[in-house]
Amino acid sequence: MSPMDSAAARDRALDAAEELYYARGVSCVGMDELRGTSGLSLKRLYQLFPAKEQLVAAYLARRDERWRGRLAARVARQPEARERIPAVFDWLEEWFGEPGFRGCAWINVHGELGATSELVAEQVRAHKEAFRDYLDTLVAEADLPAALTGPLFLLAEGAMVTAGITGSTRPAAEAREAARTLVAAAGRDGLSRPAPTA
Amino acid sequence: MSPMDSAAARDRALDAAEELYYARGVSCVGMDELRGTSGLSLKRLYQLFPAKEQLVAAYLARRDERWRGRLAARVARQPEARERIPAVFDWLEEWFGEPGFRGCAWINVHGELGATSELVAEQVRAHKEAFRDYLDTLVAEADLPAALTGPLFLLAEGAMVTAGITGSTRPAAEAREAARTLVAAAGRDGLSRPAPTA
DNA sequence: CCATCTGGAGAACGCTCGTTCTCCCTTGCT
DNA sequence: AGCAAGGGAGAACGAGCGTTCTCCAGATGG
Repeated sequence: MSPMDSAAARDRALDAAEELYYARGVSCVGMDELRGTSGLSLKRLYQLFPAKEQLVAAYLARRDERWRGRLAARVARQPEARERIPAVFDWLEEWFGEPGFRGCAWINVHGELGATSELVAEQVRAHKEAFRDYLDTLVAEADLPAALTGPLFLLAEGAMVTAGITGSTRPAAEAREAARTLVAAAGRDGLSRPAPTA
Repeated sequence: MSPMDSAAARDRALDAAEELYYARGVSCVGMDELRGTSGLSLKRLYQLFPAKEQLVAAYLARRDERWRGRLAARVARQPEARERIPAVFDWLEEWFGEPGFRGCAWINVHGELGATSELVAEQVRAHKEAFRDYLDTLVAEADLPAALTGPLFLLAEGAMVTAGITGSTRPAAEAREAARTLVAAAGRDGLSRPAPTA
């Protein structure tokens, strides 16, 4: 049990937290169940995270890193800059179809704890801002007007929340088509056009 | 007192539920606090609603009626059929700016209880479906293709969730502009055009 | 080989919750 | 006037929460 194991214990704790909190909501999962799933003792859990709120925040932070990493990796497979924007919605569609998908973890946790825990609310705002910034770089790389970022972000958020409520992957396809239309309309204005298309 | 008071008591209970549940989340508000705010005794509360879950469902049902009523009233002030779609986002913007706005009650409660209470999850799905159906009638009245409903719905949902997280009214304006673009693009196709515009 | 310490298992604590029960006062009927 | 009925106030109850404490097995250093 060298200090190296402390990192492994942290991972186990966060694995259990992610599995249980995402599936059933934070307040439905007690520390006892977390102890059982992680295999860690309550004492160890509390020396890693001094309170449940911090464990929730750490779970959200690690999930944020992984979520944006998976998205970026999937989108980066698309060489054409302007095609990377629809690729965002392709990835959303794959995500919505995964077994156990229950909507956006940050939207859900904001509904649950946003009014109660400022620490959690801040994690949610940070995650959404990072996602929006990422979309913004895609828009810039495609030489499209920056005003496109907002609408694309709203389409993605709407798709996440709707897929979470209805359990369908269809919102991703609808959002992708709408995004294509908006991109085409923005490209049609003389505002910021890349090299001529045809 | 007389049976008439039973309806008044119900209203008081739902008023208190709406005020407290929306502002702070359902699980943060106990029945004791509800008793204090409503002025009703615990006994009366429990004979009106046999369990907290039913009170939550009733609160959501009454709010659904009022919310859609306010939206429809605001939109109906717009005589031009095609202008009624942006009017939806005008109303969202007004709503987002109201004091005490904390996002969409149904999205929030879905994050909080959607995984736990099937009764609540069903209320959320019914509300969102009713909103989508309403948008669909606006699209039909404007002689626009039915495929426009999905994207408009996603823009509205994205605006609600983003306004709830960031506390800004800006998402409504972004969504309205995007909606205008989508409406224009749909009208440009020969699919279903009303009388020529110019 | 013994003293010391670390961490595991889980009991215990204090609190809050949803729900029910007790007690008392009012009220309306005969 | 007297009496059943019902509602108000709030205590009580059992369960579950987050957090802490107790106790003990086993490793470690001299």
